[in-house]
Amino acid sequence: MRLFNSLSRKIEEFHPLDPSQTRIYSCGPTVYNDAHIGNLRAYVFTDTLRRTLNWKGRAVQHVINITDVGHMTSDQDEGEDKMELASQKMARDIWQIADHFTRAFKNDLLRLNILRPTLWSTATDHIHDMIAFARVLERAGATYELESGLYFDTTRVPDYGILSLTPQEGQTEGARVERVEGKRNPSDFAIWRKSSATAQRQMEWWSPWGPGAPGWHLECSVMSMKYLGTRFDIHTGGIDHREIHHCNEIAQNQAYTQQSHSGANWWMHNNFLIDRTGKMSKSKGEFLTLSSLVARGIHPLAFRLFALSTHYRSELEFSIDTLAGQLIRLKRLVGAVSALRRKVEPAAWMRVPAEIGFSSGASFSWPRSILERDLPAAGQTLLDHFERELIEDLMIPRALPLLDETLNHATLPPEAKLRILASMDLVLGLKLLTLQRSDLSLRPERAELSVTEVETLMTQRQQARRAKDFATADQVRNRLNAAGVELMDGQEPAWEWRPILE
RNA sequence: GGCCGGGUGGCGAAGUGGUCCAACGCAGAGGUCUGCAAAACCUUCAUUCGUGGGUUCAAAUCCCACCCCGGCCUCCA
Repeated sequence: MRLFNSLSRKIEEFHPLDPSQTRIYSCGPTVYNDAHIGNLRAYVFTDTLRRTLNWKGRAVQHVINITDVGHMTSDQDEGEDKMELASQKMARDIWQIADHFTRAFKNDLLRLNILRPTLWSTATDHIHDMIAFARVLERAGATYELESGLYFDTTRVPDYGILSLTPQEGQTEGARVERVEGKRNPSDFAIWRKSSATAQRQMEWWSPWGPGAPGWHLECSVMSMKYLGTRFDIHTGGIDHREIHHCNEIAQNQAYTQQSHSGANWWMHNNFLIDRTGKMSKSKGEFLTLSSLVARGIHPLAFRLFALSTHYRSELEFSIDTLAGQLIRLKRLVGAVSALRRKVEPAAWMRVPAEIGFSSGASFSWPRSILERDLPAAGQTLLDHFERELIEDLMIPRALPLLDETLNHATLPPEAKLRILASMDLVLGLKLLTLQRSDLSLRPERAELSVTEVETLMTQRQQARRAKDFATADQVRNRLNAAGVELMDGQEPAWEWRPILE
């Protein structure tokens, strides 16, 4: 299997350090707000990576962190932090804020059918680990203390910034954030931020440098090492982390281990989901969440399919129409699978798609062996092709058409098609075999009719049709159409909600 | 300002020298089915790859210039 490595900016043959288990660390969210759909793209990517490794027979140890320590808010209000700000806005304790948005985040992942990591690791559970780590950095002479905190001296490690390809001379200190007085080098960053004498933070801890909070980059070095060791296989994150956050993490790792190795063999970054006005940004205020899509009647898995339709290293242009198109596509896929199911007797293998959700990182060898047992040669060919796309840096956009190829195959028996699709879906996570078309029709929050009202009108229309009173039947249909309901006479389901796209 | 990445049909998006003179999905068009409509299914849909030059037997794919877009420059997936 070949994966793009941001360290070399090349696709390289992947070999895990430990053949029995691949160790992955994924940078998680800061939980001061709902995740926007751009954030969520990162976890669809991570999940696809993990599922692909599992599909290829590798077990994974996957850690995702939760950043529940607030960091600075924005260019404007230096000194405030996002967690504190959210706390004030919502008039709630900062710990409640963290808890609330952590739950919301995990719920989003659940709705997107993102497999849970082997371990969730939360920053505030590791403050003392961070202090211990920082002291090692201090003893190694990699830090210096200022009025505002303990800083990392980036000249103390070899090749600082290799990940970014950005020459230090090109950096303009303070281009976006106010400069810190006394820093030795523009690229130096905070290891520990001291609380100001005047304002106590809700979240602060006593440390060798006084009360304060850890620098943002520290937690990832500390938690990845704690659970995955000083060397592990893959570290993932959004592309915005490539230039700063991950460079700083690497610097910390190097200073801590006294080695030039970055810590992870592979650094992988997903590109942004963008809209016409630029990247989706939490700090700019308005942004789309998964819940806001659901409120419009768009199923979360339509977003998953949307995210899968583009290679993870390409920018993905957001449009609600394209998203709605993916919902249609998903409905057609699910409908086609249901049609096949009606031709096939229930069988033991059908339990597999639902049971995969229990996985916390195990290889998919067992489920695949059940699904792919004694497939006809044509079926094996399709899966071979599927695999060729996966192992070339996760070419999911090229793998997706194989779903249609399988469904439309001229000679494969229905049961074989279903098992092939089930195996592919172990990677794609679209719930193709467990979902009904009706599951994908969500009532928009703003819909003017209730389900009961729709059902009543549907009955009226059917009675009118049976009585050949087509004027009444059409009248009811128009009424339903106007209320955002699509009719599909003689189908199962007989009607669906139309998503709201304006 | 510095650095990185990108501009492919109405939209999203594969493809980075010939076996693809451009996959796939959505939309559109025609058809089957249907009281009508929808759903479903079938067929169809870029002589062209931001613009202008160049290299080559051969370029969307390489080179140069220009235009436009996105990212990073210590909050961000």
